[in-house]
Amino acid sequence: MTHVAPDPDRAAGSLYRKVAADLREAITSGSFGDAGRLPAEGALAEQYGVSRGTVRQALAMLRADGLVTSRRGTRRVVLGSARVQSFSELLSFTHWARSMGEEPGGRLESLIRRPADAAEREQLRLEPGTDVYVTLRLRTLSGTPVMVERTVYPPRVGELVAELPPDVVSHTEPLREHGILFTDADHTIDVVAANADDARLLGCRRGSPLLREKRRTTDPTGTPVEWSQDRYLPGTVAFSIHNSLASSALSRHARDSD
Amino acid sequence: MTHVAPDPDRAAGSLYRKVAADLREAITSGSFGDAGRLPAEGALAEQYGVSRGTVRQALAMLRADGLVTSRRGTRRVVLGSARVQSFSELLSFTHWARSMGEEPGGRLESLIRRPADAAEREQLRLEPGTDVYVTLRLRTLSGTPVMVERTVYPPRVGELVAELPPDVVSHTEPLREHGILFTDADHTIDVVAANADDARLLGCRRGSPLLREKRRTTDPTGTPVEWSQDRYLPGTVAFSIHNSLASSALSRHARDSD
DNA sequence: TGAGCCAAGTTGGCCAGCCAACTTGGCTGC
DNA sequence: GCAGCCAAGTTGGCTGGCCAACTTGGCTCA
Repeated sequence: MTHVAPDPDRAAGSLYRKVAADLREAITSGSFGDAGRLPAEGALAEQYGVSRGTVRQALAMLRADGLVTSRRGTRRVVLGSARVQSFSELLSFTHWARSMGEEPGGRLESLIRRPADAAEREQLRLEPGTDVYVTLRLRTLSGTPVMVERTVYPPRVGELVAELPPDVVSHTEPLREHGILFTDADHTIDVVAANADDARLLGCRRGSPLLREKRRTTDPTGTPVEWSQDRYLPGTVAFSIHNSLASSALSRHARDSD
Repeated sequence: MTHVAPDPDRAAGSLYRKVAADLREAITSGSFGDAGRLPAEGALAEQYGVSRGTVRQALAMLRADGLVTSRRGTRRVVLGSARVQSFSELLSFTHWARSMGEEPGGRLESLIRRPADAAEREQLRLEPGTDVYVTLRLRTLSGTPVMVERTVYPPRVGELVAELPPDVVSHTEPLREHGILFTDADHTIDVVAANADDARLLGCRRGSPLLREKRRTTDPTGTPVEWSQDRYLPGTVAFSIHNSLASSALSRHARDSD
């Protein structure tokens, strides 16, 4: 399955996204040279037939993605070519795998319903006594295991997940059909030792290091919809971030608890 | 040393940064409740005596930091309290440590000058035959080793680094005095096994897992000023990121090379 | 030749206004 | 009581304009 991804920017209706998508493509294809300069904002505005404000909105996206610099007094400079963008590739293992041309797989190991503990109530903002749904899934790329995923869902979401067939590849896609939207996420990345389950599922030794990503996802209203902990075999994945003085989105912090 | 950090937002002269800083403080102090709603943009504009556009610019910062949601038709909702922001805390081990109230330390293990290899020329965009300066430093928090830092500098920067006393704590601060600015960085995070040097310096066993951050930093003109590889002892640090459909800044990618 | 000034070009920032898309709560009518 | 409509409120998006801060390259003048 080739899965040609439609450009999410161009799909959206707003002008500045179209301009941004077009510029991103031009940059990636090398139209401005490697460390070349972009046309002036005014020139781009005239070229696209939009106002300078709209061009600036588009350029702000590219700056946040690390594609161009920007400083007062001189034209913007191309920093580098496009890396994988698209928010969904970060949230969904399935989307990510497909965007690389790999075949994602998933096997549900267990799904239980039980009362939420204190940490889970805190993360998912639930009242005491509320139940949560807990899943354990093994994720594969082209058949080889790469990741163990432990996810805690609030009832509203968990009920839908429990209805899904155990061999369904993507969870986020059917959930979106039911009106569960994933729009914001907080990620924490560190190293952890494999426990007995991890070792059995991933085929590594107990205690061997895994790259861990903890993730709390919320919907547009700010309601938590998922609290997940993914453990990757080393060498299968890395996380990459761009940040700049103009707009940062990453922070390094001390590890204080689990 | 207590090192009371001045608020970088408020220090900057622009109105929207002041508004953002004020709102950030109000959110963190709980003025709007936990999952409370913010005042409307128009109300904030009137309150601060600025235009709605300026308020929107401020709110865009908070949205990018994951402090508030935003969707059309309804007021913004508070997502969570402020985590450590400030771009410099990410770039500079020293700033980061001080912001946590820890005492950062550093010991230069080696500094050599030699011709750049192919990978280094590529990363630092240097001509063949150019020399680079390579440093190996052990970083400590309150005396205990936490990280080994290997940095490759282009000549312009390396010459300045070579002049610094070997026990200087911060590199970025004196470099800034000489007009070397760090404004953009690409980070890649994964797991790696400790080599002999790592083990000796950090006091761990050879082959034991370390959290690795590779970082390429550029100045405002887009010129690379640093290519660094930091290796942290597990349990001393974690990386956290927020992203959203509105503005993402992180991408997960397959590991293909070193 | 070289240092310094200067003007043109460019981005950062701010304002005022307008309309569209969407959410929410209340009201109407069955 | 309940479903559906509707209007008010709110954010998203876009325009046009203005000035300030800064960079750059060329020109002037010693």
